[in-house]
Amino acid sequence: MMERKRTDCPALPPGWKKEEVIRKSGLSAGKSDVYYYSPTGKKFRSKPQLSRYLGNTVDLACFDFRTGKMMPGKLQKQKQRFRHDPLSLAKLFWEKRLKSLRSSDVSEQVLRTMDLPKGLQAVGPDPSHDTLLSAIASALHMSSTPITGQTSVAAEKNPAIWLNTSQPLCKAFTVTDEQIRDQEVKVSQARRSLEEALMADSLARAAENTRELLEGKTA
Amino acid sequence: MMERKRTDCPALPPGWKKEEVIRKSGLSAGKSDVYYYSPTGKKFRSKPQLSRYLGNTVDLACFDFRTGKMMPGKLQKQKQRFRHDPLSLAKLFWEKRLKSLRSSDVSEQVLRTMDLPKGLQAVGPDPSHDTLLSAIASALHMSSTPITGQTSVAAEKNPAIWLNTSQPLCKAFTVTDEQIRDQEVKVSQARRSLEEALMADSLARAAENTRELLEGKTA
DNA sequence: CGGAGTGATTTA
DNA sequence: TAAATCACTCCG
Repeated sequence: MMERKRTDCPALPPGWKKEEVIRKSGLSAGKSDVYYYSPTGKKFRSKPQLSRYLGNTVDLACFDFRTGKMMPGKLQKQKQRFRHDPLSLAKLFWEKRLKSLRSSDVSEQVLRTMDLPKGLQAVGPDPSHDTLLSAIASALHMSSTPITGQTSVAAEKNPAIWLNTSQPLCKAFTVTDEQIRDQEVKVSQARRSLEEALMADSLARAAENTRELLEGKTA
Repeated sequence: MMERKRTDCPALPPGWKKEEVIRKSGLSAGKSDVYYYSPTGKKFRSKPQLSRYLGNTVDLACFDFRTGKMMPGKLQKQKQRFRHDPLSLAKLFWEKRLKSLRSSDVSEQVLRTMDLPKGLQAVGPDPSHDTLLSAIASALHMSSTPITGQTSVAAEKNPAIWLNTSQPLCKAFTVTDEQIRDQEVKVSQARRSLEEALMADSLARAAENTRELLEGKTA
């Protein structure tokens, strides 16, 4: 209920306020709506509406309605990701841990065949199950719904974490566009494979369990 | 008004309709979007989404989404995988790993916020914390990109999936649309929380270990 | 908050 | 580069 705080918006003339309201239920729960209020209290729900009201007194070409800030560079909205940002570096790091993943009928054997690069093994956290799981889970999540998903949320909310993590990694790699693209593809593929595997197996198990249940009843 | 006609689609089961809408403005004006409607009226905006919903009941491998016809020459997407291929085996591995996931106070809270009906919890094969966590983790992964939103399984009530997986659970409940909807929201929220928690934690660990390593070297 | 309509990004 | 998929805006 206190979520209705109206904050000043430096990108707009004095007196204009910005408000962000989180959706609480429904299909879009968790998403948010952004509103602006003129000095006189009039509410604006979209950039076109705002633009019409301000006319040519303010140039909103670079104004990002959602963040409330002026975006340099493009005259339009551009969710530009660039190559040396923390996200790309973090992806590179996790991809290193993922890339030699092998399948096996024995889980422990798989663990051995992961064959993490020595340097990264040493740098990374302890080799325990929990840490491995966290690493994989993070990588999977990072590679999904690329920009607007959990990735951007976490990154924007925890800049300190990203900066710390990527700092030491920066020294180890010279990252080219081509490399980053390759890494992203690999991560994406690895993620899809895991997803499909998870799905297929759980369905197979479910079917099997169901069959057993039925057989038990009729036996 | 412009009647956008929904035409029957012989390549799909009876009752399914196809619609083509021309974009009338913007940069992509003139391009068209193709939608399908299930017999119940649900709208589908892409082949993956359609495929998810129909599951194994219809093989869309040769289905051309844009034209709505089967194209025998064009095999593209592979969907069905079984437990003896590398992917399924990899899945078994990760399931093992998932089972050992221990929850911090963060993940504990995530679980609690899911607020599963008690009846459902008891009905499950294994009421242990580990199994519950595994199920949740699996669901999270299964629900992402290829499956579209995590809500897709429940939201679209994919017949193939639910028939197998929820067989034992279905008997205990009369599931209404409203209940499914509520559940979707909770899963959605829990997923976001888990994503953020996992990412923040694993990155924090990486940063910490790296720092310690560097300090050791310079000491 | 929903969802049609359109932009943005990814895939082939 | 276009086509396909996905994400988001904007207004009801």
